[in-house]
Amino acid sequence: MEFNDKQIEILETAERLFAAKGFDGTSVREIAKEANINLASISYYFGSKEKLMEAIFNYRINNAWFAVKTLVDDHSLSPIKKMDMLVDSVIDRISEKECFHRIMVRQQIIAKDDIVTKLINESRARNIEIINEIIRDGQQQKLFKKKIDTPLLVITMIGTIYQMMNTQDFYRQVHKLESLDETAFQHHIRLVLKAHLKTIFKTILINEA
Amino acid sequence: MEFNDKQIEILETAERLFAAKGFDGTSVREIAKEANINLASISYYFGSKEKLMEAIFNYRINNAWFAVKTLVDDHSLSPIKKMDMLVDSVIDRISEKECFHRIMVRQQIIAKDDIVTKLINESRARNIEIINEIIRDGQQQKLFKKKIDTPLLVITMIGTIYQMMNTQDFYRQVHKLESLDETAFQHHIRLVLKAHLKTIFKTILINEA
DNA sequence: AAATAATTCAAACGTTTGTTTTAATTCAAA
DNA sequence: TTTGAATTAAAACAAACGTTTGAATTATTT
Repeated sequence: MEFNDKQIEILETAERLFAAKGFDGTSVREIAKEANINLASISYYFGSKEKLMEAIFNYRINNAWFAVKTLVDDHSLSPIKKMDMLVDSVIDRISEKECFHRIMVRQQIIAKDDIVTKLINESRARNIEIINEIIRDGQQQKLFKKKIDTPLLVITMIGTIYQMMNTQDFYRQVHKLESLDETAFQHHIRLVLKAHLKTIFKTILINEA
Repeated sequence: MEFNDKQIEILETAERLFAAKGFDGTSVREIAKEANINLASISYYFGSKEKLMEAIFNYRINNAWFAVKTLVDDHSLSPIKKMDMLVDSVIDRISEKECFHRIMVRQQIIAKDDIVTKLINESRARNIEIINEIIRDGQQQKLFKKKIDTPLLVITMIGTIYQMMNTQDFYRQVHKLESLDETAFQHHIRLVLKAHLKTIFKTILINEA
């Protein structure tokens, strides 16, 4: 799946608009205007609005867990350290590609049997497998508990990150952090999330119930 | 805010369709057809599609945390028990009104300054206040830790529940639970979620880091 | 330089959109 | 039973939608 500069411009503009206004709430005319390209170019390059959405997923979903995979193969790291680094990595990755993840959440709520859902599920299955490798390792070293529901663990991790993403304005307001500039606040919630999820992970993986 | 039978029929049909296909993905003609009412009735009763959405939120958001409030005032319960019951209550409530919560998640991702977002934030503020009461009580009784980020705790609770709601098909598949019928599976994930979140809550509230 | 392919563009296509209009009908109070 | 308001129904509205067309332009190949 190779995209030229113009296609990438369209993809990233569409991604931004889909994230902000939803797929059905964004018109192809709006995308064309915002990307400074002609209306027909979208059909020309991608075939349709639907296929443009699929292209966004192909563009983003592939090298998503590349860094995590290399993590697993590093035998100098303890499973506990690996899980900590996993948390850091996932939070940073989602923060970087916030627009895309907003689209993914919306898509997951609606779609059931389309191509995009299939892509998401394939990616999810791969991620679970990678994390399971770390956990199995930790169990063999008697560091982790025997019974661990990996998908549930991932659900709490991703769910917490997404929920923070969607309600960060409220979180900021409650904690009276309006004085912080946007960058500082984003940095702050990343740190908070990382510490929070690492604590939760240790409970689930190590401590007794 | 009083609605007659016909209005409620429209509201609940619209809720179901908005949850399944999104606000922009659902046409007023579709709602009218599905609810067996005339197209013009929607404008007649609610003014516009936008106001229909607002009506759904007014219809659902009010008595949402009614049960939880009575929980707080019951002085025969320990704060720990109260938090356990809170988890049960929230999971049951969201499960019951799944369609509405799907709409809410989608709305949160997009909306920034509209009436619906204001309604959601007001509700959230009230909920945080109620939970804070329980937690303060637990802290005074030296049962809970001193520093607790209540909004963050709620974010993990709600985020985990929502993420399970959105990815339950995948969860079912990974755990090979396709043989269970829908009701049994729904019951199962509720139990799993309840135990899971109670464990997490105890870590955050009681245990040392 | 000529020919061929790839891309850009404005205009138009037929649908569908949310909403309004206007007339018919139902219903309750006088 | 008459009167007036509330409700229902079908038709019409302009605007916006995704997509296609065919000519103009640019780029690549021969």
